[in-house]
Amino acid sequence: MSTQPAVECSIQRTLDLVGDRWTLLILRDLFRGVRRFSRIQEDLGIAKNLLTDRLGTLVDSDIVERVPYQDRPIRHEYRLTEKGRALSPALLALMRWGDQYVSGGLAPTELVHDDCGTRLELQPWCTTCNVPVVPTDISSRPGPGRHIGTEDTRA
Amino acid sequence: MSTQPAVECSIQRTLDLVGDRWTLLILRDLFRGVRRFSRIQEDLGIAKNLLTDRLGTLVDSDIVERVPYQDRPIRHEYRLTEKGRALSPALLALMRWGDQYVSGGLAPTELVHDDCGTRLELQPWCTTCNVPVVPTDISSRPGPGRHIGTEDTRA
DNA sequence: GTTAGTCGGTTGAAAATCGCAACTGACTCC
DNA sequence: GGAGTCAGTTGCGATTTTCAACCGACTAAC
Repeated sequence: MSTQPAVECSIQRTLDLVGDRWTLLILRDLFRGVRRFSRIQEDLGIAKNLLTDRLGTLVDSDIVERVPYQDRPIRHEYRLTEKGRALSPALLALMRWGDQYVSGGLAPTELVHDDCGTRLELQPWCTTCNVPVVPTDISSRPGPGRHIGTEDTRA
Repeated sequence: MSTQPAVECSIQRTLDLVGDRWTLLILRDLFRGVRRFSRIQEDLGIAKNLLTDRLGTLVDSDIVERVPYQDRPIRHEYRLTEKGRALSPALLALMRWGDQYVSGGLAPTELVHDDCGTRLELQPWCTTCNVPVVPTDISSRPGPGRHIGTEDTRA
């Protein structure tokens, strides 16, 4: 029955859920407040059957919930759950990378801190040392969720 | 000639480059030090023709470079460029999300700060206030790279 | 009370992409 | 000279995606 090798990597497990060509863009729209089927569909230019399928998967995965916004006729919109909202660092990281390396440093959209208006950065942060951490100061080790054997663990 | 609507979102621009089912996993392997064609291929189980194609795209995009590691016969390995290494926050964010929401809090692999061994977190950080920022304290605004019109900008 | 329009889909067929297996070329090692 | 490794390429069937048409429930216009 279970000849399936366990996936021992959270990146892969994550991408299995949201790593296709459309899903992260759908989530981006939901973050931006575009929550209705037809709005998402026209905004992304995704085929309707695919949007149906992807939203269904997201709902099944508890990343998105389908909530009615009117009766007669009953219509639903899609909202991020807490699990879905927790993807915001990932989307922010992808966005900041695109700002820097694809948009040539000119961000099409900036995300700012409400309190002070400063544009947000996203960095690995050491909660013990209370400092930002650059890739060369990172090592990996097996965690409680099962380990991966690698030769070189430096990021 | 140019009926193409300009893509006004760095997330989309980023996903156009690395947002298919395999590319981020290939990059993860490169971060882990798996740099050779056959190693990546057997590690991921990706078809060879696809791996050839994806690595070619990554090299064209200057995210990865192809460097010889021996002559006779000449063989190359693939290494992240600075642009590629800059994707580490994105991969880390996806990994941490998977740890928390897919792996049930049990990280298969932990990334730790070399200096102190603390597991790394990834958070939006306000460089002015010097505090971490949660999604509800984030707003968006049009940046110099062209704006997006939205109804609701709250993350 | 028919007609048109909106929203959130479903269905079916064509087109694009993917996965698999076989093959290749340059070399090494025995 | 034969087997093996590595980094691919090629061809083909299987899967996915795209595109267009259609549908049901309802509203609003005439």
